[in-house]
Amino acid sequence: MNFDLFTDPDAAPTGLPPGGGGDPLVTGLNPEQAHAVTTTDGPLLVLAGAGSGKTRVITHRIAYLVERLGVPPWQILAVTFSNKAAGEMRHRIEELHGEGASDLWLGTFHRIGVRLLRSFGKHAGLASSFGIYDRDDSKKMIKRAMAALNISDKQLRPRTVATYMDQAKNSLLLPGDPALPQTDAVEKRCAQIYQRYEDEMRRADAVDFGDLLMRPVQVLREVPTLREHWAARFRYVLVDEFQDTNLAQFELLKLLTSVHGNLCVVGDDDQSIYSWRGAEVRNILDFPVTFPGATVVKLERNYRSTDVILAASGALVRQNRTRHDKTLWTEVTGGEKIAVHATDTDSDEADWIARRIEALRGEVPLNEIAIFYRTNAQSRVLEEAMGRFRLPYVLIGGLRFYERAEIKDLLAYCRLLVNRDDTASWLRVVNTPRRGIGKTSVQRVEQAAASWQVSVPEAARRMVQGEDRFRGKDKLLAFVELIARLRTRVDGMRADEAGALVLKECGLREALLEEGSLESQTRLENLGELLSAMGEHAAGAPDPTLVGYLEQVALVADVDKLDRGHEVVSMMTMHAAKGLEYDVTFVAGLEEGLVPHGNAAAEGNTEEERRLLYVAMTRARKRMHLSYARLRRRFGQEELQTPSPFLTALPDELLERTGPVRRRGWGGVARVGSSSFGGAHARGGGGGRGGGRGAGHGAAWPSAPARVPRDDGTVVERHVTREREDVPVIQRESAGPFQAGGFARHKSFGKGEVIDVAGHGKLARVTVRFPRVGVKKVLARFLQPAG
DNA sequence: GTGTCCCAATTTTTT
DNA sequence: ATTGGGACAC
Repeated sequence: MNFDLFTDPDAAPTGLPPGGGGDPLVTGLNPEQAHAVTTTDGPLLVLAGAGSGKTRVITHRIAYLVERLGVPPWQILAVTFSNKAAGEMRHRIEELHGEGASDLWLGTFHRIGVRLLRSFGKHAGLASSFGIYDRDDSKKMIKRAMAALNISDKQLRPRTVATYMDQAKNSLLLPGDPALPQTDAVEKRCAQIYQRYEDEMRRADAVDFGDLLMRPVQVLREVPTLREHWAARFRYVLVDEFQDTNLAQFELLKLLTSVHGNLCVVGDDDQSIYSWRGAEVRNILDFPVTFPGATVVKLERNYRSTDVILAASGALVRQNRTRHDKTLWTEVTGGEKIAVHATDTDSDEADWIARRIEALRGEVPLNEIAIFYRTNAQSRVLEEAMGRFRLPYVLIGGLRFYERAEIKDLLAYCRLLVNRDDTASWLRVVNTPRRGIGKTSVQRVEQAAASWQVSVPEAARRMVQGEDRFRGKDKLLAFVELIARLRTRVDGMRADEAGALVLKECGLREALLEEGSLESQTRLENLGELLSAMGEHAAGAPDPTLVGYLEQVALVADVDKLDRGHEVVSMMTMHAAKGLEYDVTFVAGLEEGLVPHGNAAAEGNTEEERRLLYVAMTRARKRMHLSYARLRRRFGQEELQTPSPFLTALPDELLERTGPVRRRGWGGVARVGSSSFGGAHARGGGGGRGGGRGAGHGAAWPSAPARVPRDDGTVVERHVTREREDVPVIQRESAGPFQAGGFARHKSFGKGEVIDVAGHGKLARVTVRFPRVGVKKVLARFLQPAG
């Protein structure tokens, strides 16, 4: 592999005339990029292919506005897709501009929405302390609304309602709007629940993600003075990833540019992958129609990838019917072929990936390697393989830190302190930890809230103040007073101090300490981590209080935390990969039903799935690996898979196909330790094919792997790869230090008998019977082998 | 009011 | 395969 062949994507492109007469902000850009940077006034559409330097264009444009045209930064609004992208952009602007860009409004649509609502939310019926509800909170409120309307969550799934409301809000439809879809019984009921939900949210002084876009639009439409004020303020508006904006976002942009009309949007219709979130590709396709006289600039030169990667991904996306025709080109030639590897099982696939990464070690820094997949559930096997090979990795998405129960508990206390009407948080913590306020008491409070038409916390306050006597009043009173007391003490405190105080006073820590189990110990550690995260935030944020921190938590996605500074492999979904680039990438699970995903295909979204794979493929600079397995575990069941039909679009001469090979003379259908393949092979597609590799086009399965026992008891696997070396298969459970029937020692539980072992290595879960505490499942890393 | 057991959903993607 | 929520018993 010769990596020196390729140009640094951030270096100035070579062989092009300088675009702007010696201006350092423009020289080094190609003519199209320079045109996009210097065309500052009026509507501008930049159609920027993958890797064509669009971030460069946006950052240079902002610097150009500030330095050459003397535009004060506070008159510029730049919208990005993720907070991470915003952070990177701010950093790059600072590099260009030399000084802080703190006055610049730069952030995601949702963050801009929060900022606007903090300023004029009262026009939408919100106090400035309003809370932001995530999916979980929102779902809880939906359930409550459904319960109030006597709709069982069995006849209508809350998730369906959530999707309905999401779409409504993305399309700027308020409850009661005649344009709301109400064609069938389900939709009618959803519309009804929507109304009720909004009432409840208003009482709780809370907004959901959809509200962060819809409410500002609503206010700006209804209050002309505000609209004029804000539109006059923003003289220049820039938007990245415009192909993934929805109606509400576009409307917000139109309102904010209604005075100056200087709207610059950058995007690529081939990378539109969020239609399920309401994204309208039409926004970008019709831009010249919506804004007659708009300047259109096309960036088709790719600075990121090799010719091979570009040709393969281009061949794929060209199969889509609805797209602007464009062809990316590069001066880079001689790129390596794309590795396409087939395996028998998903864990074999994961092993292959880990082994490849192991082989690349030293040659490529680990933080220049990424693994992409379609669904978060796929990360599990990959993680296990990375663990077996002791490869450090960072997982983006999946099980999030902030979704752990104890974290949500403490945050719920904090949110309740900031927003005294926060119904969802109140319900979460009222009996956490147990303080004797059970179902009946809570129901009584909820009923009171409904009849008084106030938030649940407010109802509780009134009830304990009133003269009425009822069972459990003392306990409820104690809780109400606890919250009131904490609220006054926390006022004005730094987020971490406040968090520590709450943890100490609310009883969570006591309860966990008392429990004394391994699990409670881990939970306490997690809470400690939360406090230090709060401290970090308080140290660097403009608003170091709880309000600022809670806003951060609500709006920051997992990908935002990706830190490329450390030498670790990145693992994420293809969606999360948008906007990132790596020297070497792996795309795993290229199987029908996964890529394209079965649900998406059923909804007729095959083209978007193709774009998604296109996005994943165009992340690679130098070398790409595609892989698929014949057998994959889903819901704990092994299922037969067929290679992704998308693979057939890739020209064979750009690929190098490998797969496990049958070893001659190894008992017919060679396999070790797996009996699951019996009839699978024939049905898999490559049935009659003999040994050798799965050559040919598209969906061909290679034969079973050759796994050969060696004298030392390990097993080697023989692959037809270029290395041609025997690689040890990693130890199975039985070879680990813990075996059923053996003994293990735990720090606090003492010595116990091992009953069962599941998983491998440090991730293994060992079931142990301890003499005093009984049977526990414990992670292997907490155990020592014991005689 | 609390604890335990069983079953259902989960795994399409996320600000 | 795992998890959370609801039904039921105490």
